[in-house]
Amino acid sequence: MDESKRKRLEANGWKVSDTQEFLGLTDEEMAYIDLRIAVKKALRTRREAQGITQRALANRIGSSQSRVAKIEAGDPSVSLDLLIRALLATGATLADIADAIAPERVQA
Amino acid sequence: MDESKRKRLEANGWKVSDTQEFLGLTDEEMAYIDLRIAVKKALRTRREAQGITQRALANRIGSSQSRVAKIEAGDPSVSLDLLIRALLATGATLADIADAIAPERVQA
DNA sequence: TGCGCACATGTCAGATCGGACATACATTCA
DNA sequence: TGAATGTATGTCCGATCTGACATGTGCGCA
Repeated sequence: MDESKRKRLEANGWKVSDTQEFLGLTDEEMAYIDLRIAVKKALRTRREAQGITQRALANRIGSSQSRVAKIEAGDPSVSLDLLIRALLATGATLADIADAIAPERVQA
Repeated sequence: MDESKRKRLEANGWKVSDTQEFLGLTDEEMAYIDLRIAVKKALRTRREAQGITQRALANRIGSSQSRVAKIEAGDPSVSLDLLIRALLATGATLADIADAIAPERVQA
């Protein structure tokens, strides 16, 4: 069993108690999870760099502090839509997002 | 700006550069729309490059032909979640996505 | 010790999304 | 012309997501 995969799943809020379900994950599903993790990490990094509270960020996107907490925690109840919109609300550009999800890449 | 109105406009094929000036979209809303457009275009490009029908792609992601059509049309009923999952189903990597949403970037 | 602030967690009603289906449109081919 | 194939559009309703709220945890400070 791939331990690093399990830890990555659990880190993003996925329950990995069912071995069969875990083994059934495809590369695409793993990429999707990696994407979510990259975005949520970038969000927290950017928010803290700006010295903004979860409450302040919540106000920017018309949401609540608790939901911002769930976003940053990678709660499964949070969609990629909301993750991305929150990241954009920190002033991130599409280039910033690209850099966050594929960090081995550099500016042209 | 009202979210549902924005999505309707996007679905109706408004040219983004015109929309911002005319309707006063914020930079974040612009970036979000640009992101969706970039992903849906990349999806169609990749699917056609592989010679796969909408029906075949739909089968891959456990969906229907009609929904794939809506994805590629940028229908407002389609979330960014589904857009991304469909793109990943064409075999796209996170690097491919990064390249699609920030095309001015190059490989490291 | 208690207070205030930031963040985390659980719940829920209403809003949005998604697969499925029917059907229409477009193109190709015989 | 008609059949086959691929794509587009509209609708339904069960499933998922969301903002809001309540409440809990952790930490610094006086």
